Amino acid sequence: MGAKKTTTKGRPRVPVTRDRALSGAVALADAEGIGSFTMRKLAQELGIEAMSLYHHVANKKDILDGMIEIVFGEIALPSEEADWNTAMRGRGRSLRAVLTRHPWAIGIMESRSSPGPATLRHHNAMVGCCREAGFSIELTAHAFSLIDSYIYGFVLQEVNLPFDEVDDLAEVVEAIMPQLSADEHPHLLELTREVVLQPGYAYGNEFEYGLGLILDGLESCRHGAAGHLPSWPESQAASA
Amino acid sequence: MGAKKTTTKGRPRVPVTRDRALSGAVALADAEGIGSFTMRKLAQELGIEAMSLYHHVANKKDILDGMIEIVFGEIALPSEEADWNTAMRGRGRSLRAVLTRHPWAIGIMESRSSPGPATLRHHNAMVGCCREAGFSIELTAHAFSLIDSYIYGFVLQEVNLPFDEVDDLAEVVEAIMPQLSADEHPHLLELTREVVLQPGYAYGNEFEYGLGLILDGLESCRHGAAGHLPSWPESQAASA
DNA sequence: AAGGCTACCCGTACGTTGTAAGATTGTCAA
DNA sequence: TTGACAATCTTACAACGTACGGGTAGCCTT
Repeated sequence: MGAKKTTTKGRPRVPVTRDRALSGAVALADAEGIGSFTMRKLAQELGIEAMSLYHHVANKKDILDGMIEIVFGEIALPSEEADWNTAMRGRGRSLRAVLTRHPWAIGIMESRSSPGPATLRHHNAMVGCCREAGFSIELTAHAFSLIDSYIYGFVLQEVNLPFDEVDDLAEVVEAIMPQLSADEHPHLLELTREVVLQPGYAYGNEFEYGLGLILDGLESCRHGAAGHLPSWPESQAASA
Repeated sequence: MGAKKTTTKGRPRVPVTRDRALSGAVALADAEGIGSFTMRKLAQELGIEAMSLYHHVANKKDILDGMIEIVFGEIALPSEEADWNTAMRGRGRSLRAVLTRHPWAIGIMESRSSPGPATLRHHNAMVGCCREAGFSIELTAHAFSLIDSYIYGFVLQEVNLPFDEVDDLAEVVEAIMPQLSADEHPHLLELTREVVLQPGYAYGNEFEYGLGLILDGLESCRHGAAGHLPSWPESQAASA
């Protein structure tokens, strides 16, 4: 238990590299949540003191950047053999799986500075897959934005659901139900009864539906159909 | 400048309510970013000491919950007069505008506990709009998930772009370009040259394209076309 | 072998954070 | 006046990121 120094007595070797620090940070965030990833805890995990970390990384933000790079490196690139739809579906599932495995990843993207090599490689492969499937460059831009927006947003909602398992669902619903008056929220009650509480329902299963609809829509734009809208319709401001 | 106590000397009135604390928190986060919203700064803004806040709110998480409620209250409900497509497009634009106005909102949704009345009202209106337009209850669930996933994800990406103005775009691109070798990232270079650097390009304009495609796709499912996939296709696990 | 360079690593310290605990005040009812 | 009660302040603590100033071990040069 208390053996702190003894673990490193014989070998101060494996002297902690930047890479070991980054993958340690990922492991720590996976296990304990991003909230309890601190410089001190990470250092302890690596068998050194907090300040020693600063010889391998610039600061905490630097570590967060590196973690995002690791995440992007885990995403399967779109297959080059398969047809566009299959390749995109595969990459989409992979992206969702990776973001679900590292639920903290979406939350720290707001703090990233500039994309690293893994990110660039991934983006390049996405664009290439569309171009080689015959998408125009404008439609490729549309597709990239649309697909990834959907996946990020889906995982964002999925990860933040107040329950983790199908088992918890019922009790969470029961905790919210009291606030749902039949007068004020008839539609929400119907949705809860007829869909959410049906046996076998899991929010995660919605993913495939949306992904399929988006991919089909994009593909039908590739053939002839000119696209839904001009690329940048100058005067189309949104207002609340 | 230094007049701290004098501002409240005559009147300790307007004695700080929970509501005033919450809207103060929203204003502070809007102005300074969620990172510099602290209990002490908020208290100072309200003319009291940090600990006095705890007589009106349970803790910081409670404040964050309340802030999300305020955000949901700002979203325009789907119009009941317009047709489904128009109503949904209007609400979608409003949601995007609200999330853009409060860029911190998406980031703190991971810490919300349970939905408040404004959130429930909003969700009920969304479901109702679909049902009354003739959507089946299953398709309504699909639509709700799909639309909001897209919008959340789009704003998430939009807000986290490393530049704020069209002016900054060029210099940011130039900062990243050196890492882009023509050998390794040909497609990314093409996209940058042919789309991103074109005059008048702004990422925000991609929003309408995706929203339009999704709404059209959903609407075509309502008529006959049975939907893209069974609702919960039991064995369709994603793997990285 | 001797000296020194460099790559690591540690200890201490400061300012900031959320918040627990208790003392103090302002206001109104009896 | 007296008491009660709610709003506020004061003090304090543990945990955080990290600046600063050392230590020490291994390898290179001479």
